[in-house]
Amino acid sequence: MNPLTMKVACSNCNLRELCMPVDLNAQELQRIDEVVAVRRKIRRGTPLFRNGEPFTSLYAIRTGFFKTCVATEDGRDQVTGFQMAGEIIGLDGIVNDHHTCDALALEDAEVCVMPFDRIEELSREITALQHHVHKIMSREIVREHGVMLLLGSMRAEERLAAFLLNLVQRLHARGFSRSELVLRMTREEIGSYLGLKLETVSRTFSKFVEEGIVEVNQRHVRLLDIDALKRIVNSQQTCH
Amino acid sequence: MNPLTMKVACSNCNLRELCMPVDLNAQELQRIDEVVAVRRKIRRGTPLFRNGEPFTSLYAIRTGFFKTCVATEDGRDQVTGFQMAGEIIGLDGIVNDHHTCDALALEDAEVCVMPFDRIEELSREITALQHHVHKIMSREIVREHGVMLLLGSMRAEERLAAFLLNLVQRLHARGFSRSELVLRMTREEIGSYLGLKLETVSRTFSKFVEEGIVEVNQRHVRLLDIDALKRIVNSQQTCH
DNA sequence: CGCGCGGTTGAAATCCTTCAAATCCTGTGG
DNA sequence: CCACAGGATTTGAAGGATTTCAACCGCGCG
Repeated sequence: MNPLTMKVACSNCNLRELCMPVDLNAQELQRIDEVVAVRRKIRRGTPLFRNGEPFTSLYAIRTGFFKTCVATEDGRDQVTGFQMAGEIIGLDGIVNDHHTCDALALEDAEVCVMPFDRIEELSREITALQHHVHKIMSREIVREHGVMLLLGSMRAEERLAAFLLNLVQRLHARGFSRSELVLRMTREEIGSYLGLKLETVSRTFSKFVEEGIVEVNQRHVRLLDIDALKRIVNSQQTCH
Repeated sequence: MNPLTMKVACSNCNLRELCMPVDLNAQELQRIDEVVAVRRKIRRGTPLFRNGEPFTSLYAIRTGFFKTCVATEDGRDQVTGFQMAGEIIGLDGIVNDHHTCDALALEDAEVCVMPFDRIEELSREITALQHHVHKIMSREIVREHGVMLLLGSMRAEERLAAFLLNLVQRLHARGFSRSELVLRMTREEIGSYLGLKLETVSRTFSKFVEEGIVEVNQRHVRLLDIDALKRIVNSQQTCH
């Protein structure tokens, strides 16, 4: 089959098990293909959607890397997550029919556009899809609980260690190394996500390097001692 | 009608518009009553559910006040939210069929138990219910974005001010005063939610009192200058 | 080749936490 | 009904972690 003419469809997408339910029969699988309206390419640095825009669709990331961020009136903003291939963005828009955050591509990306009314329609018929949608939303809620725990109770080193472990774990699930990664975001964006200033992120990286836990060359990071990172995350530095 | 024998049903629940869709016809409304299996009373200080327990149901709070919290292996924990009448708890359990946080009653409470498989079943038939479930989950995601913003980028005073405003706004939507509230949680629980130590919470309250912004008597709080609180929240204390 | 953004590092300042002690409240048992 | 115990809250003083301000480095791009 000529890959250039290969049908754009979930049924032959290698990321399917990441963004679609797994237990589908052939007929259901075929119907699922109807969910994806089109694919859309997003250039690095440009938005997939912005705060305030009407909500129409969820987006499954095919390639590339995104950040989502919320902002206050007074100009502060907070990165709420980094998303990679197989993950779903746009859930924030459902409640008010408008997006409440920005989604920006950190590298050239491609997403599958899934109109939400079509998702709702199909998931009334395909139980597995319905349940899948629920799980995806619940997963996002649980993920955010984790971030709240991190932001609310961890010190800088713990936050960065948790961040690196989370990132490499997700990359590994996608076939990449379990100990090497290329950061697609700046120190400032990492800092925003972790509730730290960019200088603190940089210093904490340096500290890890000194201790021989990681190797850092710009955006390229190698985790030399994953157990040490894990120990840092659940250290609970109490001295008594 | 004798209130003691009044049927336990959404159709005659005064909180209906808070936890159920509004645009239902009579027949649908009647079917919705099937969603609530039973009501359950929870004594102050006892759990509605705990981390690790199998997930079966969502819970709509009828009366009372809850906190939800997540914990790490090393014993740290983080309050992820405070919930009051009309709000839904349990969404965290959907993704893995097990709860991933604790829900504790902060005062004697009563909840409507809504088995999730029944919710899924009915929402395949009643579009409004389906959409409502999606909105509730999306709303929770958006709420958590707000908490992340608070935890990641606000100083102590801003956090407490935002907390008080949020609480009083939700209480007001339930018919309570727009400027007076009784805290159902300890300073420590507030601190956990806001990523602060209890002493910091206490000190910040004292500061607000000194400045004449609020009046505090133990758990009883009166907001004297709501605009000042709002100004504190979006102050973005930069000096240049 | 130089500009500029992203990153690193140092020193001082700030905010929050920690530790400690006193006080206030609440619920319980006599 | 009162006394008491224990938890909750407040407040002070000292310490620590992160931020702020500032300077410098270095890689990539025009």
